Amino acid sequence: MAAFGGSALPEPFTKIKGAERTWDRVREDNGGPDVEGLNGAPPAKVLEGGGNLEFSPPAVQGEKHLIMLQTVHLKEGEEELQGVSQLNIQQQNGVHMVVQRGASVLQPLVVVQEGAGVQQNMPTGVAISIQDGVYTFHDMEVMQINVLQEKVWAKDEENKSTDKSPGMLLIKLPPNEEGREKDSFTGEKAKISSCKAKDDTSVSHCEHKKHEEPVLIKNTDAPEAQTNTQHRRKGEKVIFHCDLCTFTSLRMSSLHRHTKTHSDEKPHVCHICLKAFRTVTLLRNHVNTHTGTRPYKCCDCEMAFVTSGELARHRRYKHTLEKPFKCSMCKYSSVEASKLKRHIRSHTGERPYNCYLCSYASKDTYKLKRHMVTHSGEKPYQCYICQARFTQSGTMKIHILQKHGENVPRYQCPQCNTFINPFSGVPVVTKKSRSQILC
DNA sequence: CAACGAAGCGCCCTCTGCTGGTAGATT
DNA sequence: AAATCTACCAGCAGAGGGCGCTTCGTTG
Repeated sequence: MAAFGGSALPEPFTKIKGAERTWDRVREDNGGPDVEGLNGAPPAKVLEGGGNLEFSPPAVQGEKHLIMLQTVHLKEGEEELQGVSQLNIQQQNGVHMVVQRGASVLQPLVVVQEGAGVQQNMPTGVAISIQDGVYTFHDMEVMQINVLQEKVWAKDEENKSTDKSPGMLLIKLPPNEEGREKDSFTGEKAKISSCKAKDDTSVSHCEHKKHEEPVLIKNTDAPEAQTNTQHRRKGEKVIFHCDLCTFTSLRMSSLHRHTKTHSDEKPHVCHICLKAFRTVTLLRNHVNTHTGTRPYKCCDCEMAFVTSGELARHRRYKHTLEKPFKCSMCKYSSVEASKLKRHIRSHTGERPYNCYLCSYASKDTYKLKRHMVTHSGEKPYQCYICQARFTQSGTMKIHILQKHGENVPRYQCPQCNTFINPFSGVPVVTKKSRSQILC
């Protein structure tokens, strides 16, 4: 990237504890046009503009960048896009492509056309591009909050967005289609692609070319939605969309079913606890939790489940060991897509779950919840032998093995023959009680 | 319309490793 | 007695496994 030339990259700071101070510096330094380099790093360039993503000088094949952006001057119907993404520059059919790093399939995110210039009528944005290895994902997110928002909204006030200066990053955002999900720049769902390159052959592999077909948008309330098939022209796809959320479907029946999720109407009532449900299937599953009925039994073990999907997943975990979700950056594979998504955060450094009391951020909800115990002082786990309390179950387990385990030196009371732990003064755990620990 | 399977979110758990405080041993 | 070393242990976070439950696309 132009901002750094051939300078050696500093050691990236990825450890939370060490980065704490770093974030403070970012907050202090965000006033200028560029973000001051941290820990001796070269400065990050704040780039502004609109249109196609362009690198000047041209991006280098294989060069990796962290890019974060936030849009301004949206056209009607366009949704704000913001976030941080880790991108990789590759060349395909002579055209530089920016692809989402970590996606199982390389999906074109934005087409890079060197020297393409500013595209008119494109939403404009502000972006920061930093060569990979200088800052972590999390650092970028912090900078986004502190730098981009101020700059973007200040620029929004000025309502001047089409000027372009050398070295800027120009970012073209996708139209109002499925690819504009808010998490597209951070999640594995990224399907953003403009596919508006001048050379159509360069994007021939774009999966979303189908979106170029004419599309009719219907909503649930529109009278014509009921009879739309009568008026559909050949080649047109009718998309039914929910008025209350972003849900869309090609089937009217799916939309009807979906709209019930917004309704409080729950006509199916459990006769045992009077809890109400929207559908008969949900009620039946619920009643099964009362009765213990688990119709789907595993043929290889004693486990049984309420739904067939749970059984299928269980069999993948325990019996077939099928792990269809494979990480493109390492050998990790998982049974569930959500596990792969969580795993990928260990590559990207993304930490979406922030503690509101300190600078800690977690990669999943459970770790944040576990972390919050450190603020409350709560010690939920108590040793059943000596009543010592612990913050985590694993810590308690180790305590029991170390303090009350079989190998701990013991002293037998001459009066009652009870074995006493000389350190804790409590009876030593027996083989039976230890098995209870391990259960 | 119901059933099924896939997908997604959430929750909880275990295992693991690092860190810092502390107490006892050693110099 | 003071300084240093060392082992121990609680605290805490990273990573991943497993399951409960709901929603949605598809099909009969």
